[in-house]
Amino acid sequence: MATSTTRTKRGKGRDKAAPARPTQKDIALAAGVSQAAVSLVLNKAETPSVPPATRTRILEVAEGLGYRPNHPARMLRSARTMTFACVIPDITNPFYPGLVRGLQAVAAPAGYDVLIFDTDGRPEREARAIDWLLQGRADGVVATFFHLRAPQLAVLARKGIPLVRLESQHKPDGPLAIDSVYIDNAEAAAEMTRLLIARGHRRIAMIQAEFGPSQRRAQGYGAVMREAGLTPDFITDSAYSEESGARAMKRLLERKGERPTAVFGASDVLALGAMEAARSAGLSIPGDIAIAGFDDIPVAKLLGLTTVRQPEFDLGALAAETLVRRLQPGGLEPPGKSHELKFEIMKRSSV
Amino acid sequence: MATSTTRTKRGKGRDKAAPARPTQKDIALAAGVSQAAVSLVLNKAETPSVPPATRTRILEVAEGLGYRPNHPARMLRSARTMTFACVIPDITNPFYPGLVRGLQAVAAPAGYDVLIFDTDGRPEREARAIDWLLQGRADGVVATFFHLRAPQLAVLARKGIPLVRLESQHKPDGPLAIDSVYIDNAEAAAEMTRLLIARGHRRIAMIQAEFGPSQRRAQGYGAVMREAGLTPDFITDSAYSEESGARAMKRLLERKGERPTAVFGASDVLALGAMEAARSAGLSIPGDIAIAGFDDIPVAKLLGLTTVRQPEFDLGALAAETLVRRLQPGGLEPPGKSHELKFEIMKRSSV
DNA sequence: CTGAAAGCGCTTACAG
DNA sequence: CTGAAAGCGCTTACAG
Repeated sequence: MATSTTRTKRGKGRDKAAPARPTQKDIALAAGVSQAAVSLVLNKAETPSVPPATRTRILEVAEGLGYRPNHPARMLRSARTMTFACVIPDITNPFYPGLVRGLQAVAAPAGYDVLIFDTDGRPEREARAIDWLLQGRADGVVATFFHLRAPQLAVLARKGIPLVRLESQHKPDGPLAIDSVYIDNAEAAAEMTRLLIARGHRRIAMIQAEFGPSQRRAQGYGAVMREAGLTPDFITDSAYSEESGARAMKRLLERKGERPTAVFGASDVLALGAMEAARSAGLSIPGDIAIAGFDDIPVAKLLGLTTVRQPEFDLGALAAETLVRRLQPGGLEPPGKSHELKFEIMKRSSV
Repeated sequence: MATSTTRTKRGKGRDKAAPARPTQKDIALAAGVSQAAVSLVLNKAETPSVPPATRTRILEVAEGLGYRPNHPARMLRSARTMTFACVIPDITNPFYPGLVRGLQAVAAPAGYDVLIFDTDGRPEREARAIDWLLQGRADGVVATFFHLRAPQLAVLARKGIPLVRLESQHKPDGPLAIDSVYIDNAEAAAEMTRLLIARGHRRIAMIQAEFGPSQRRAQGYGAVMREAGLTPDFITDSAYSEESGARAMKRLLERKGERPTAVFGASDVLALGAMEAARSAGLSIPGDIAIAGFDDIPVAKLLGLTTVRQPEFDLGALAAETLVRRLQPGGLEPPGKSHELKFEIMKRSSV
C-alpha cells in the first residue's frame, strides 16, 4: 500500500531499488552551497568566484557521492549531444569497421562518441536515418547514402547538423555543397581494368551491385574496356555481400558460350563471393579465372586478392576532423568541400 | 553590432543561420492550444480529452512545421535514453559486427538504438566505459570485459543499469548474479583438440592472447592434451589480431627442435595470422601444418579454416532480448541468469 | 566578486 | 472532461 505513496520526485524512475544517482543539488545540499556553484566548480578548471576552501569541499563531496554528470540533462541544456552518427549500409561489410575506427580515433579525443546506424542500403532505412538525425541525436554525421541525394540531405544543413558524405567521386565545392571525402572510384576502377588488360585478359566481366559506389566503378571499367576495343560485360546483383557475389559468379559460369577469363568485383565482398563460387565450380584462381576486387578489406591480403586499396581508416579520420572543425564556433560558415584521398592498386596472386 | 543583441532564447544555439527546430510550444502557438495538449496528441494514439478537430489541427500543424521530438529533452524528462550500449574490444574483429547486427535486430523494433564503445581490450578503456555508462548514456549494456570483474561491474546494477555480459562459460544464477550469454568455451576447445588428436596430431600448439576468452579455451585444450598423454604447448601474444597470430606463429617456427604439426588459434583472427605466417614461411596448409581457429568469422569458410562456430548473431539477439525484458516494469527484480547457446565444430580444409 | 534565477523541450500528475 | 503547472538536471546570463 505504502509503496505508491512515495511523494518524492526521485521515486519516479523505472526502478525504485537502485539508489538514485546523485545530482548537483545533492552535492550542493551536502556542501552547503548553491547548485550553481557546484556546476561551476565541476566544469571550470578555475573558478575565481569560489573560495579555494569551498571549491575543495565541493570536489570532495562530489567524489564522495560518486557524482557523474547527467548526460541527457547536459545535452538538453547545452544543445550539444557530443555524439557523431555514422550512417553506413552494413557494419558486417569489413570495409566499414576500419572506417569507424578512424572516426573514433579523431572523435574520442575531441570528446565525441560514435553511434552506428545501419541502413542495409535500403531507401526507407536511409530516410529513417534522416528522421532520426532530426531528433537531435547527434551533433554531426558521417554517412554513406546509396539512395538519398543532395536535395533530400539539405534538411540537415538547414537544421544546423553538419554532414560529411563518403563519396565515390569529386563533388564541386560551393556554398550549398556538402562536405565529402572520397577517392576517385572511376579512375581506380579504370586503372584496375588496365591492369587486367595488360595481363592479357580480353573477356573481363564486372560484378556490380544495384546501388552505391559500384556505379562509378563501372564507369571507369566501361570506359577503359571500350577504349581498348573490348565489350564491357556487366552482371548485376542486389547487394554488396558475398552471397550476391557468389550468385553473380554462378550466373556467369552458367552462361552458354565463352566464359570470361577475368572477373572484376565492384567490391571485395563481391569478389570474395565470386572466388568462392569459382572454387566450388572447380576452377582455380588465377589459373582458370582471374579475380579482382575493390576496397582492400583486411582479409584481401590473406586471400591474395588483387584489389584497390581505399584508406578506410584515413577516410573516417578525415571525415571526423571535418566534423570537429564544422562544430567549432563559426565552422558552419565556409562552403562545403570535397577532400580526395589516394587509392592504391594492390597486386596479389588472384590476377 | 546588432547581431549580439538577439534577445530571444532561440538565438543561443551554436549556429544562428539555421532555422530553429520547431518545438511543441511553436505548434501550440500556431494551433491555439496548450503545449501540454500538443504533447498528448503527439504521443498517444487516442486522446479522449482532446476534441477530434483539435487533434487533427495539431497533427497538421506539426506536420506542416516539420516537427521532430527533441530526443535529449525526452531523455531527461522520461529518464530513458532508448539506447543500448555495446561495449566490445574491437569492432574490426570480424566476430563483433555480426553480434552487433544481432543486437540491432532485436533492439531496433523495441525502439532502442545501439551505441558502440571499443575498449581495445585495455583495462583503462574498460573503466572509462563504466564511467561513461554512469553518465546515463544508455538504458542497458551488452558487454565483453577482459579485465573488469563482477565486483567492479556491480556499480551498474546499483544504479539500475542492466548489463548482459558476453561470457566464455556458465556463471551461477543468483540474486547478485549478472545476466550473461555464453557458449561453453572450454568444452568447445576440448572438442576441437580431440579432433586434432583424432587426425593424428601429437604436437599441437595453441596460440593464445593474454586476456579474454582464450583463457577458458586454453583450459579445454590443456585438459584434453594431458588426458591424451600429450604436453600442452602454449604460445602467448598480446591481442586478438592477425598481427599477434602471425607473430606467435613466427616464434613457433623459429624454435629449435621439432615443430608442431598442428596449431590451434584461440580465435579466428589469431588463426588467420598464423596461416599467413605459415604460408610466408613456405609451409602448406594442412600439408605441412594444420591450423584451427575459434569463432567462425565470415571469411573462415572462404579460407577453409576449421573452427568452432559461435552463433554471434544469436548471441547478440539473445543479449538484446534479455535487456529489453529487464527494462520492462518489474524486469529488474528476477535474479541474474546465464544463457547457454550451442557451438558447432566446422570441419574444413585447414585441418 | 558572489549567488540565485531562468530556462533548455519535454511528460505527466494534478487542480479546476 | 479540460488545461495549466511542476519539474527532469543541468549551464550560464544576470542581478545584487
